[in-house]
Amino acid sequence: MGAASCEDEELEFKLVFGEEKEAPPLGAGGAGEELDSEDAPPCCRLALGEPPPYGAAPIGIPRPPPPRPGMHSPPPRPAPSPGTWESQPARSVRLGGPGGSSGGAGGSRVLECPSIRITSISPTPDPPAALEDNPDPWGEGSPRDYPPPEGFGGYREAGGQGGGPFFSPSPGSSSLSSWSFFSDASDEAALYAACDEVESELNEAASRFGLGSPLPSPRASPRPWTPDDPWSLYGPSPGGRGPEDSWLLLSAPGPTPASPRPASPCGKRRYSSSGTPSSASPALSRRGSLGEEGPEPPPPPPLPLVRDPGSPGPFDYVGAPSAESIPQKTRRTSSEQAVALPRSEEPAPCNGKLPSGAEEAGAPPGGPRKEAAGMDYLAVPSPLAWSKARIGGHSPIFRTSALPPLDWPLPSQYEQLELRIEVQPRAHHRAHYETEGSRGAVKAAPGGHPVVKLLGYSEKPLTLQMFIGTADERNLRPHAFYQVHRITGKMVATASYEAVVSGTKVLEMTLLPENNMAANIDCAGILKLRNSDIELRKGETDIGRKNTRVRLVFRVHVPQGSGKVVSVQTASVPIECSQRSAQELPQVEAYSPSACSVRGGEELVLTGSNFLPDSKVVFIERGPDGKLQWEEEATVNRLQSNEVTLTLTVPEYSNKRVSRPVQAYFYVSNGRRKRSPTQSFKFLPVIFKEEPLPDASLRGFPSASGPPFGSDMDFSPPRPPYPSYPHEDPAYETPYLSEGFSYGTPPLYPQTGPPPSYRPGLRMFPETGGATGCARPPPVSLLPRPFPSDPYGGRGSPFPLGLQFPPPSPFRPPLPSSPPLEGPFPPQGSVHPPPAEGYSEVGPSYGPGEGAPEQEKSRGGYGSGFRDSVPIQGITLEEVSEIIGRDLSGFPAPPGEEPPA
DNA sequence: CATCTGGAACAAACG
DNA sequence: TGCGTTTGTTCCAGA
Repeated sequence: MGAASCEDEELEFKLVFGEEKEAPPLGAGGAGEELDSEDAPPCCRLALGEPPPYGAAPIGIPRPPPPRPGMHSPPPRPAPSPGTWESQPARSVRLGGPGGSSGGAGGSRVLECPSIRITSISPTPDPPAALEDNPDPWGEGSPRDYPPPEGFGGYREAGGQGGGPFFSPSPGSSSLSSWSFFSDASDEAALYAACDEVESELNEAASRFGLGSPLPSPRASPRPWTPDDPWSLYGPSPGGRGPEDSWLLLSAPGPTPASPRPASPCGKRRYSSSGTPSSASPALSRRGSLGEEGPEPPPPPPLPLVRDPGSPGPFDYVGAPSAESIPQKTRRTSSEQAVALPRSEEPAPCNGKLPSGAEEAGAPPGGPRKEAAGMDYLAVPSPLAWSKARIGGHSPIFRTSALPPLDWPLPSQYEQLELRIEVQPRAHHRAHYETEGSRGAVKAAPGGHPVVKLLGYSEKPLTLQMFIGTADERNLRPHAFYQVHRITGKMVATASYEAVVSGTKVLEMTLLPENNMAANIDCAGILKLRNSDIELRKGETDIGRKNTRVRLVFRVHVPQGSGKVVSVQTASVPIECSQRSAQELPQVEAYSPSACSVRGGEELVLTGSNFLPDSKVVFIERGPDGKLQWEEEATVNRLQSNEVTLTLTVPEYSNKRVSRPVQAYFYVSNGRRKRSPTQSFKFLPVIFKEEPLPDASLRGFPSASGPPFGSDMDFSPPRPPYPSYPHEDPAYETPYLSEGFSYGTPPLYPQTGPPPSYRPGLRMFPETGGATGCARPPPVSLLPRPFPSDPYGGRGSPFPLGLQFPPPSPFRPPLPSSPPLEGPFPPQGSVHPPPAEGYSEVGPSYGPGEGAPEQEKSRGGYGSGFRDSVPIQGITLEEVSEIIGRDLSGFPAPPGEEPPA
């Protein structure tokens, strides 16, 4: 196979399917030609002609999980009404005419891939039925998640089980090995592989279907929604996700028995291999960053749409999964691509061919990718453009009939409306595997759970959606390797409903006027899907290795009358979900002061976690090009340090004659590859020296990344317009923001709310809306405790435990963990308000963080947009790449230090 | 007894 | 190719 060209591959693929499944019929014909076809996995093709999803039982097969991978949904098209957008289904494929196969539809319709082909096949007897019903699309999900109906087997490994019937060429273990074919395996191998994939997918699908209920998980709670509930929009039926479910199929393979763990498929894909960093870094992960991005769906609004107006929005939405089908992977490296294709789902492998779509597949790496298919995306924005695009985000106004896909950037604020995370989650949360029991709900740093509140609306109950999103520099989108997990139990007071949208599990909760439209998120856990399961999906381009950071993403669709809704979204600070990282990476949550004279010598107190007796604090300065220009290790006062507090003396800056404040950064290192995200720190000219104060100093310089606010968290509304956080890397700041992405917020709107950025540490209390935060965040709830693991052989940590310093009041807001986001690119943009691109917040970057060009970032304010814009724009692609690369590499590589080591 | 955790053993990837 | 390291996943055990 390898040899085979894409086309060949496809053929094979088809064959495979055909043989194994019936797919062929479907797909075959059309084999997609077009974009759609491409995108659409075989299934799609098949489906195309067919009736919409639901209905057809046939459709069934879940394609693989939805779209998530690249997930870029097609941009919504402009709705008739000005300013309003209609979202197209993510990933859905448009069927259009191409192939006869699709024919039926004639026009273009959007299908979800998922549904497509499989149906006929129904592998398992039982399952089939199930499939049909089963709405759950979760594509994403790992199969396991949802326990499939028992019968199925599942997902890939399950091997015997589920797959059995169908494809499973190789039962159980199929998986990985099969992939070998990537390398060069023989055709057979390839076939098998394909089969496996297919199988797994099918199984998944089946399983899902199998699940009678929409979701495997108990949705005990009634779904929250109000009449107006926008949600209904998504699906045909309000309640249901029905449509979605139906459409989607996610796969849920049943829990797979534990197979030996498959290696991650990727295995083959090495992440570094690409050479480019991109793949490597977790954050980026995936395809390379740039390239992909480029491809990513351009958010840009005004696309031409592909879809017919006619097509039902909701479905689209649902349909999204199909889109996923798009082989994103293909995009990866060409080499791999070829191979990859096999996936059942996609015919694509070959895709290269997509008509238009080509992007993906063959598309040159940089090219646009997948979505293309029906979309309008075609034009792939240049990298830069791309960055901007994303920044921009989409308009939050949609027609009720078509809610925005989950991967669409949305502002956190629109006019008077603002969705705010009043209490951010902890920076670490060990996600659980399907093979494990739940590890509980995500908790907040201050204790308790995250709290989300909708400001500017209190008329009636609304549904708050939550899903697990990425934390990398690219557009915020559903995370391929993590899914929200609904937690139930006596300790859980918040009713929630689990739904699947385009392959992504979404937890729905209700925002009640009586609760000030605030919700305590005590019902959301995080499920980790095996990398191998996800990576094998056809469309999946992201890699799971080291891609362990996520953000909680919240959305609300506020009815505006006239059939329109305003969709606002906000994302939490990044959350490290791996056990190891959480245990080993130092995190700086707050520090004070954030600036001092170039002469140094001042005492700097850091509060955070995972500090070790031998932790080092390194100050660095990067040039405009992102290169390290200065590096100096600070002297840590071990006697006044402990696991959660580091007291050190700020080193003297290299050039004491500077006339302007110098933006520098520092990070805590526990050794090679174990460093915190960089934090912003300014060295002030002697002239300014007077102010060395912590915050104060910053204030003077807007540009500084430091936010103006008080260190702590002031969340208070009255914030300065341009807050930024000092912490993290400036570079990252922008991107991140957790919250938000709120792009526009700041500047434009007078906001009601605090600047979006404040997020980090915040701890606001929900209701109060206020920020209680005022008080500084306690620098961390962490109390000093002995070092857990005693590095010192039992001797106990050298630090005097007791010591902590009360963090000076001026602590900087902590970033929660540091998130990594480094990206210079802001996550989302808001459309309307011009996204403030800049608004950067700080994004903490986690490890790698550093990479980002800090230069710019440093400043944060929105105001200008700065930073982002500037920086970003100013940055060359190479730089970007470089930056990204770093991330990937692991960590910040701030120059020196351990990295290499 | 089930859930939630914290730790760690194991083994695949990496480099 | 071999080897040490890193990281993902599965298990175990205690609360």
